[in-house]
Amino acid sequence: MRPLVKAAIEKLVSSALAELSIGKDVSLPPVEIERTRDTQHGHFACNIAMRLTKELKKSPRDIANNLVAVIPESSLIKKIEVAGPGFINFHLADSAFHDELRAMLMQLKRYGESSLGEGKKILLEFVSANPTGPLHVGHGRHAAYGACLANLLKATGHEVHREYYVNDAGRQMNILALSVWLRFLQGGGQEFDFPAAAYQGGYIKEIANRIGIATSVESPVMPAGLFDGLPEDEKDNDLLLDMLIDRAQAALGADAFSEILQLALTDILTDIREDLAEFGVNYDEWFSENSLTANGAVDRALKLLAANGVTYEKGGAVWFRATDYGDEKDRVVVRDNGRTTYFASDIAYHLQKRERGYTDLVDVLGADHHGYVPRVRAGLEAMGEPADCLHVELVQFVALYKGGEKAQMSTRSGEFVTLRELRDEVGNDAARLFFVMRANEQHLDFDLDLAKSSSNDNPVYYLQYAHARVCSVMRQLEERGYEWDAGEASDNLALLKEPQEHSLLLLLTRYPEVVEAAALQYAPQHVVYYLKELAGEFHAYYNAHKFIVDQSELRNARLMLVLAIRQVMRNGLDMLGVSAPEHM
RNA sequence: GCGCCCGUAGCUCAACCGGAUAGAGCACCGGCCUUCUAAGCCGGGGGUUGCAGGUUCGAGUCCUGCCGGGCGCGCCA
Repeated sequence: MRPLVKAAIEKLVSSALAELSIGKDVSLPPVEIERTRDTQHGHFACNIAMRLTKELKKSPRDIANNLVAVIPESSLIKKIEVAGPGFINFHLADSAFHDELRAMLMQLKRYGESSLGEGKKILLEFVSANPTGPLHVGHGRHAAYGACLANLLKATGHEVHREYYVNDAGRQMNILALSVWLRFLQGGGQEFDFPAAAYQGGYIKEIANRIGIATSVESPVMPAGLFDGLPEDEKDNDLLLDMLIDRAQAALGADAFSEILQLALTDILTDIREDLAEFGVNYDEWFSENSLTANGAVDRALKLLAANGVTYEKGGAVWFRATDYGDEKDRVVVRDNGRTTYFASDIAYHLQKRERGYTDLVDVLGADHHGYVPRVRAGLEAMGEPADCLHVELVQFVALYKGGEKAQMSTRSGEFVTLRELRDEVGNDAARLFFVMRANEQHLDFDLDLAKSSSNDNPVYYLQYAHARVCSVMRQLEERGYEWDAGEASDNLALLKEPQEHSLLLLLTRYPEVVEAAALQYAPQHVVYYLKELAGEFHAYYNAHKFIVDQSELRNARLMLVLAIRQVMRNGLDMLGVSAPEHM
């Protein structure tokens, strides 16, 4: 149940070990108390005896029996047994469960919270999608995962700062501005083939339509020779874009080009913020990459690296000796043209996160960024930060299936399915749940047809239904002229004697442990599986027994159990960002 | 070629820092609504955890090597 009970049992075992003077001559493995899978093995089990067989040169069952003989009495515990290969099994007293049940209805929303993470200041960065187009389905998974992780960490006492790193610098911004400008020219009647390498999405045209209103660029005048002498090979797309960007800047002037860039950036970023907010995903800070250059953070980081002697010059560029810190190769931080790289900004960004006082930097990144992790860690280490302050969680791709076929998702091709489209089709609740149902490092197949089709197969309803059903029971109660009596319930919890009631009590008390495990492992899916189990047991209980019975003591006791189930369902769904409706 | 992730029932997936007899859902078959919402419940069959070794009281879980799938290896961001 609450870690407190676990800790109490741990103490009992430790004192038994001390009583037998075990641990004076041999090194003691940590005392671990675990939930049992099957209640015939009690409620909690300890494996310490088996782990001591070698050192003590005795059979595990003998060791266990010796320990059990000296374990102090406790009101929490009904029975202690030695079983199987040498487990010590603890059967808890009913009163321990009843106390916990009362705690659930006392603490309400706060049931499940703990102070596990006290003193930890976590900077959680997630999504950070380039502001070059609307969020797509893959970003939705990052958003749902990050938001849920933040909830879990906060619930376990961590201080959490949610941050979105806005990549508003670099070449991609110029490509964005170029794409918008070219669409502006086309909208003005100019005819040419839109470059395949530029951003294709329909949103580009929409932004282009606003150029005349929102910027000083009034008319779509196409400079002579705009498309002359461009490379034709697809391999040279980068070069082609760079040439077009140069010509656009020359024709418009740097200021006007920048105006278009800002217009596009602002429009897209606004769209992203709204999209996420509607999805229930909120941030404490939107951090601009540009600001790092502007306030000198990049220069400071580079100077620090140089001062630590981990940079050198080669081929006109400045390199960071990442290989000294376990990376595969050294990395360029300043190009031969004098401009700093994205990587330079990023290590400056991470250093600056540490300077802001965060003990742990958690980055949620796409799985395709895994090669990037060692060099950021290397950068932090080279600047004097501990390598283990950085935690990277990789999120695997979402594969969309439409009509049994894999749909393409690419920002440039414009064929992606947006997060907004997905939300419109399946709803926020289903999307939030689906995205965190699977471990983040697992590939996720998202079948749109299934999600769009009748919602029967959708697990979100199974969970919500359990919650709504309890609400319905309470409405019935009122209709029949009864009132729930908390005092009478509390005095009669011993009447909860059905196997399903015991099983539900046991399951309910696991909730805080599930939250802790999910937070520690950055694994929200534990909460989903737990809630499925709870909903399942509740539905079975509902079908097997009446709650609104004539006998008031039993009625109130059962309603207390059912209200606790509703509370835990609500808390769990809230943690996941899924609504808990009262009617369905 | 090197690196990271993943292989569990016909399908999609669980299994809580290594624990006792590997579990659900879907699909298939058969039951339960005059009684708190049938978006629900009850019952049934289904497995050499990709393969081969190793570590130990104990391995789906850890290590090594294969086989298969995904991704990454820019002076892009």
